[in-house]
Amino acid sequence: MIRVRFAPSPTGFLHIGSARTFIFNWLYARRNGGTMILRIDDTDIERNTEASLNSIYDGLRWLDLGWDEEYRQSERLKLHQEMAQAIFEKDLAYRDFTPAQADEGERRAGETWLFNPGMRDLSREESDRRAAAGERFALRYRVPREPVRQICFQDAVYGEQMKSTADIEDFALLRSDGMPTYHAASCADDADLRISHIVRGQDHLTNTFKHILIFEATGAASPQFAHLPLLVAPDGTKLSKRRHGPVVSVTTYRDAGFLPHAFTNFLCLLGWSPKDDRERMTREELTGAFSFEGVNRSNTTVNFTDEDPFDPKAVWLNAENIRAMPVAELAKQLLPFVCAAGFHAGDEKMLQVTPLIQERIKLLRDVITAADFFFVDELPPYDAAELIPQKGDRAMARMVLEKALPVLGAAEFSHDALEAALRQASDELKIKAGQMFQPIRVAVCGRKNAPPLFGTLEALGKETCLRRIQKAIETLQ
RNA sequence: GGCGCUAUCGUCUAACGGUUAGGACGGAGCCCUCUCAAGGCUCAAAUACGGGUUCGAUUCCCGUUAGCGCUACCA
Repeated sequence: MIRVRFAPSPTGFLHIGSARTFIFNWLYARRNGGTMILRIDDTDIERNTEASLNSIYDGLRWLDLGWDEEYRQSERLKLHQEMAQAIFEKDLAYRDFTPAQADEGERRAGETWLFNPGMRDLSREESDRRAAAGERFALRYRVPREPVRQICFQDAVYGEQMKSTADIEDFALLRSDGMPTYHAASCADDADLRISHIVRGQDHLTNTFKHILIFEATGAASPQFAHLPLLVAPDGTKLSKRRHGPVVSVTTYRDAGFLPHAFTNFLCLLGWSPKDDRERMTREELTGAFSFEGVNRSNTTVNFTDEDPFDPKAVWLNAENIRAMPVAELAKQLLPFVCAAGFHAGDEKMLQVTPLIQERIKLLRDVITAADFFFVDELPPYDAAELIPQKGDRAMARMVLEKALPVLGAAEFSHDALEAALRQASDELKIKAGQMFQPIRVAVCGRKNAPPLFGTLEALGKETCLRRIQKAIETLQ
């Protein structure tokens, strides 16, 4: 029975590295008919915030993958404390009365710290007496010292792992306020929730030895482990909001108009490969292809810059997905971005405009810059020189626009009829078709680079086109 | 400092002893073309360094270097 969990701590927005961990867990569960569990690791009351909890839910819901069970660690404190107590009763943990502050001062950087002197071998009687007297203590795991042991496990990604207990310090299980540490809470829950596979970031690889010691002390069988390579910034450092800004937050991608699936697809390609040349994959393909064999062991760079905050490959995948969408679906997705920009548009208008920009936008929000002229009454000011066609002059621009007025006035406003009419007009003027089209394009769009002309005219409608051309003629005076 | 992990084009990666070291993104060029895109074709671009093992190393071993992680009563 496969059971995996994603266990974020709500101390910040949902990080893209966390999102990838979630996705890999999800893929593994779905691939093998397992159960996906969301566990909020909120034992650090000091740093938990409601805002980050919401950010996590927002991000996960946007990803649209879902989960089967959900738990909150803060509601399970008793379980964690009981586990710690049980380990203490077995004498595999001890009370450390060393004041927390003193810790830092006593530990010299550059020296290996294993435990505080004197505390490990305090007699149970004295320990009980001091505890009863109200002295504060942390509960520490009594890591085997003599003889030293090798702690081993098989990582599904990193292979055989081994570490000597001589290199593992007596880590805390309970803080002096009685609250469980991450290690205690995490292991107690993993055991209680019968997690079969722990899939998490490689930053936990060396913690795993401690966790194995905990499982051992409780008598629970260790789950299988799979550690994932870390996501790093182009400067090689771990992604962090402080250093790298909003690019590390999932909601940034959502707000920019990434499609959830394109983003998921991109994240999957970071540190994992299906081992063939497939890159753009559906959710079903990803699920079918996923395995820990395909996971890489080295850190993965997310390729962004100050100028371009998004990895070009993510943008490309998004554009590919946008192009593959049914027009009606894309139109629906685009509408909120148009409205948010303050434009007025309805479903019908969107359905007309969408095919014209579908292969010209990479992110949903690009609709604002690619199709703005469809949604305004008055075009923003533009340079009249733009109206002048290639190898032409002002006079040619005027001639074209003045010819366009009656031609378009008489034309049926459909793609083919407009093309026929305008091509014939260019013949009559003895100029190239391109020289005919450009002044009109700039007159109705306000810029040189725009969607194909005939469809654009059609979507704009006769009245708007004639009005804008008239206006352009005036600016040419 | 100690312990651990990692090292193929700029980036993501494939090649689990024998390949002209493959693909993708991005870049450059050409074609198509009413502009912009999209699409098609082409090009440039990598095995960190030094030793082994082997008939033969990107691949296995050792060392060096570099990067990252852990080394909290954070998670």
